[in-house]
Amino acid sequence: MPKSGIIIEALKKVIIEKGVKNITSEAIAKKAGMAKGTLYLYFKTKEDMISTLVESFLKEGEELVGSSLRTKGGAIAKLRAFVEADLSFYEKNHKIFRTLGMENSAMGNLLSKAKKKMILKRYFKIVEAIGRTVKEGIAENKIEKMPPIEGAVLLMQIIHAYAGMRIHEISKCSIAGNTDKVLKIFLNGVGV
Amino acid sequence: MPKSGIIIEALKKVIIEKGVKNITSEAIAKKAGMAKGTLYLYFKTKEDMISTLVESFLKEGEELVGSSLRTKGGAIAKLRAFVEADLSFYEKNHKIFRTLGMENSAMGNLLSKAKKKMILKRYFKIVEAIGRTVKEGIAENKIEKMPPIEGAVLLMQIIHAYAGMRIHEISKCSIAGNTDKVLKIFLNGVGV
Amino acid sequence: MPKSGIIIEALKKVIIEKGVKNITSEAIAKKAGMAKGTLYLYFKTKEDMISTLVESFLKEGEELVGSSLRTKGGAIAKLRAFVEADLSFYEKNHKIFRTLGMENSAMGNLLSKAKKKMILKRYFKIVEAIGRTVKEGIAENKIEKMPPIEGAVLLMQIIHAYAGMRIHEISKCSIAGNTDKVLKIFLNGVGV
Amino acid sequence: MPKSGIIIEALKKVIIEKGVKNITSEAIAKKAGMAKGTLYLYFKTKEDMISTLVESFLKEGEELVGSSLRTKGGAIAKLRAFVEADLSFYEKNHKIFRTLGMENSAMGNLLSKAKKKMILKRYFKIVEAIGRTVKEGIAENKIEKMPPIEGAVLLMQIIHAYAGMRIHEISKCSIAGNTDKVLKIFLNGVGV
DNA sequence: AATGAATGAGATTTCATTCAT
DNA sequence: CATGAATGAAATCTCATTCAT
Repeated sequence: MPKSGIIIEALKKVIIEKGVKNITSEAIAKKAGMAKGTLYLYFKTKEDMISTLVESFLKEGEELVGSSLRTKGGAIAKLRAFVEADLSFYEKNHKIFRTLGMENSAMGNLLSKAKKKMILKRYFKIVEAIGRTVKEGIAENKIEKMPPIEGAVLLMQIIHAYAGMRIHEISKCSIAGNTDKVLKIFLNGVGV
Repeated sequence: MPKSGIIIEALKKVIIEKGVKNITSEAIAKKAGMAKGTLYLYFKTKEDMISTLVESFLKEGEELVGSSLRTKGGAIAKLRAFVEADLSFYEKNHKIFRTLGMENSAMGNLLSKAKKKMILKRYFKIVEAIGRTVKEGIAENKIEKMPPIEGAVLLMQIIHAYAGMRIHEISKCSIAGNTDKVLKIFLNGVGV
Repeated sequence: MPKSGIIIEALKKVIIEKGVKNITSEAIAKKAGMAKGTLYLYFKTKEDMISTLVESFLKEGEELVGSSLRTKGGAIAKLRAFVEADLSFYEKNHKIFRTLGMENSAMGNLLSKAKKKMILKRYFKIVEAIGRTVKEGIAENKIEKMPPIEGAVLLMQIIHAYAGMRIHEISKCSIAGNTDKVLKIFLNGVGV
Repeated sequence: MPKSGIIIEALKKVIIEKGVKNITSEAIAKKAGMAKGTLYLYFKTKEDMISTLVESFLKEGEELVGSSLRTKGGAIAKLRAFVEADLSFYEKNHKIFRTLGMENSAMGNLLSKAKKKMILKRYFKIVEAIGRTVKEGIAENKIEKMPPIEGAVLLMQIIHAYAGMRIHEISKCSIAGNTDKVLKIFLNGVGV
């Protein structure tokens, strides 16, 4: 792993173990097993490290969405693939999300207003991509007529609900098993 | 308004205008129109101020849930009252939630780990209260058989979806009008 | 008791109970049962209060020395009277001296350099008065030839030794009973 | 000299030149020729610096007592060695003791109550060591029957008397020349 | 006279960042 | 490349003193 990767991993561990309030360059360096000064060979500022971490999540999200939506089949199949991938994503990162909260805004709080805005914009691109698939679903008459963005946000929040339960250990069952449940709820709700 | 209230209002304004990263006692004092030292007549530490703010939101949430669930009628009527009240709550505080994020954990990030834990516990009490009403709904055969907490978390996330869209100005329509939409989605989903 | 006296008594109690490091106007006012502002009707500054306390001790010392040395009889009788009075003085104030240390310099540390110098000068006057009686003792051939100041300082330190033991509870016997012992040691030492 | 040593020396100079009331981290840093922040690389708090200074004096005292009492010969020879060493100790540090006062309690006043208590305990160990030699002197029939601690405290105060006179410049003669005088007074007093 | 809330200067302490080695 | 001691700006917090009531 390159040094910069080691540093970002160390940053994650610091967030998980010490909480957001205690991110110091000292702690990161210690966890990364290198000197404080070394951090600054790979990153311009501490915000730069955090920003890189946030962007790595964003990138993973973007890829995850991109490949999910390239799934063969109709809109529902694509959305199903996205749900599965996203749940896995949260599963993989549950430790850090338990500390940070699941919304990207929680991470944005670590950054300057300008950076936060840029991240929100990028995050919104992801939502829009899901939205386009929702639109397909509407065209396919699988999803009722609604603003596609609305459907996208809704689906993502239902995912968050199930990811969050796992993350906060309300639910014990593996996340994988929830894919169909999430999709069913998205489409049919919980009413009898 | 008591001085402590003025300080908390100033803290809110600082969060909204300067972002979480720029909360300083200097900024709070300036916004509150008093000297830095005065803050410490009313709060022991800066964390104490933030903690008071978070707890005021929690308290409002608790009351909102409490009174909603005392609504006459069946479980669905109660949940409807809760959805309406919760959407209004976010509407009222949309400025600060835009900065802070909607999840309570986002606010906890401003505090020490110990304080955050306490807040999470209190937040979970709220979820449990909703859960009990979901349970009633299941008994009334209005909601399908499921772990009640799961239903509660799900409903809250659907609310977040719509509150968040308003807050981040994705949707322009008033939050009030979304109550029935949220409930309908909770019960019937968005499938055709 | 006049307000100023109440304040000085409160100051003593604060020193005894909280130690020198924790003398705050808040603590003094609380202990005196009055508002902080009231302190400043009777004293110009906090240093003024401390200075008054130190000077009250000095005054008591001066009076004690003055009246002792007016005792009828020879130099030894006068010094005996002084030893007795001084031991009683420490007995009476043992609580505060336990905190402050016995030397006047310990109290001087609470004050500005200028004030401290003035106090030292005044303290030295007391030493000189004892010194004059020592000189008489030398003239009476009761004390060996030596610089009188030296004898005075020596006697005072022997008194401190016995006062200190009582104060720090090394010795349990009353201070009164030590008068003759102090004088005997001053004159004859502890050798066999 | 290590940085921590430089800081302690700077602290001493500040005490000597500015007095106890004016010990600030700013002054210490300036005198030490380093930035304020650097102090905190070597000491956790300002109290920690002061505590280290006090303890360095205690350590010197302990060593001085230890090596004195290992002198060959009877109890009197040992006590003589102690007197000589102790007088030299005060001679060496007379500048700071002039400001601080000679008693260890005067230094304790700069510290929290808890720390002061620990220091007093350690100081008392020194007194006890002298006390044991006094006991030997009693056994050797060189010192009259008395509680050994009493003898120890007495001797130390007689030393203080002579050290103090030098320190406060009452006496001009070197401290070294006072060893025998102190011992003689301890054993025989000043009576004719 | 008495109050005590408010002040604000100043003290302590932290920590991101730099730079000589 | 790597270090980590040093920096110093900035943050938190304290408290003697004032002053409107």
